[in-house]
Amino acid sequence: MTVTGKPRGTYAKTAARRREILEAGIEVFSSNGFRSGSIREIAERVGMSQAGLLHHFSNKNELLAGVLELRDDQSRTLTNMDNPDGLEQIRGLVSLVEYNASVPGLVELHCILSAEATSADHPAHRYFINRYKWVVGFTTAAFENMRHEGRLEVGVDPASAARSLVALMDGLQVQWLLDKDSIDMAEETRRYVQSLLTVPL
Amino acid sequence: MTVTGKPRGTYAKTAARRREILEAGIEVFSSNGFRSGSIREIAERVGMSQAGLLHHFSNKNELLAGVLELRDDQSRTLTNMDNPDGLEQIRGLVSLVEYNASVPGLVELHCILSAEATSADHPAHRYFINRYKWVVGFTTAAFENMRHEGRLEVGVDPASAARSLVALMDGLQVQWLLDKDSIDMAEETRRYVQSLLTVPL
DNA sequence: GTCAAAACCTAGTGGTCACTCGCTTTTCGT
DNA sequence: ACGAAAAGCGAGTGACCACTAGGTTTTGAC
Repeated sequence: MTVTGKPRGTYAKTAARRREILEAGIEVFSSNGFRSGSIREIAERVGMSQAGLLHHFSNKNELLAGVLELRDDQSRTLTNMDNPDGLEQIRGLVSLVEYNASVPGLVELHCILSAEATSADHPAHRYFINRYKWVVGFTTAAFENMRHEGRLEVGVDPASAARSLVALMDGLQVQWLLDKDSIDMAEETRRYVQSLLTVPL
Repeated sequence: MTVTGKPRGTYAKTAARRREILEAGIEVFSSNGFRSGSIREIAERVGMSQAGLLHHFSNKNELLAGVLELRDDQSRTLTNMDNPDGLEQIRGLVSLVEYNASVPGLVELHCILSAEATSADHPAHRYFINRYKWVVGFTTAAFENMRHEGRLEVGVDPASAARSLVALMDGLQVQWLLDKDSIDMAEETRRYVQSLLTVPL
């Protein structure tokens, strides 16, 4: 009867603090991977103690989940996946590649985490399986749309083209990260996509 | 005068032991990467102590160098890069992809190490920069050979095609490692290469 | 068979890791 | 301005890390 125990929410600055932590997490996991990246280093970057950070994310896996979620939010706002036009969707992918070339940190994060997560016991293993399923599925649908409109070169299989396009985008990132002057990711992507189409990109 | 100090070489079984260690190293670095893979686990796999292992490789970086060298030897014997015929060289690359599908451990090793090594302070950073320079260069030369013989589709730039082919091969590996049934690496590779050629692969 | 070097081991060293405990400080609804 | 919860901290804990010191065992040329 007396109880109630009103739980009270987080404070005003808390959201910004969590955001700071996640962005530092992106930086640290980018250059060291998840397994070797340390909570302590992330905490230092936002100027707080390790224990203080763990008040916001109760363990390292939870922090990783937060980082992946933040990255997803960011790239989702960039591509216009809502557009039902296949060509526009593909153009969205290409402009995503263009954008990526301006945020090496995010590219590095994706590269190293996706490689680490191929191990079945990695905490992000299922995340990346689902993510690739989604991206390849989305791209396949875009190519299928284009085929119906005769905008796809004959003999091009939408699913295969989608898998290859995604693979190309990933592979270009490694070469680019190793030597940024050696390669123009967007240019190579455009070239490949154009070779599949009957209409100009 | 008395001296001489004959240094005496390694024992008969030493070479085999070193080889065992390197193969265990491939396994461990494959699933954990270099930074998180531990010498101790490698030593356990060959049934010896950590200190015993360090008698053969005096530190972790040296062990990594040995692992990379072994992998290079193995894949070098598989492709016939000596063949001066461009088409045969490209066929060699495709058959390398076919072979890779039978050794997921080596594929995982390449994936995770190349991603880790994009960091400038990684001990294999320079190794991977040079390796990509070499592979892309080799592939470019193969395409150039083919162009002189009219076996390259018009409008195909050898250097660009080489960068893209290597990228495609790398990117396919990630998708394949995450879900081996989702993708046929060799088939996708063949499709892409064929689209560049005027002759059948 | 001798004996020195190679091979290998136990037992450390100092460091870092993720995470916990109990405490102080800050926030903010009342 | 009170008080309870949120935010944050210092000091741990136990596990693991790469690597070393100094010893014992094994090998193999003589």
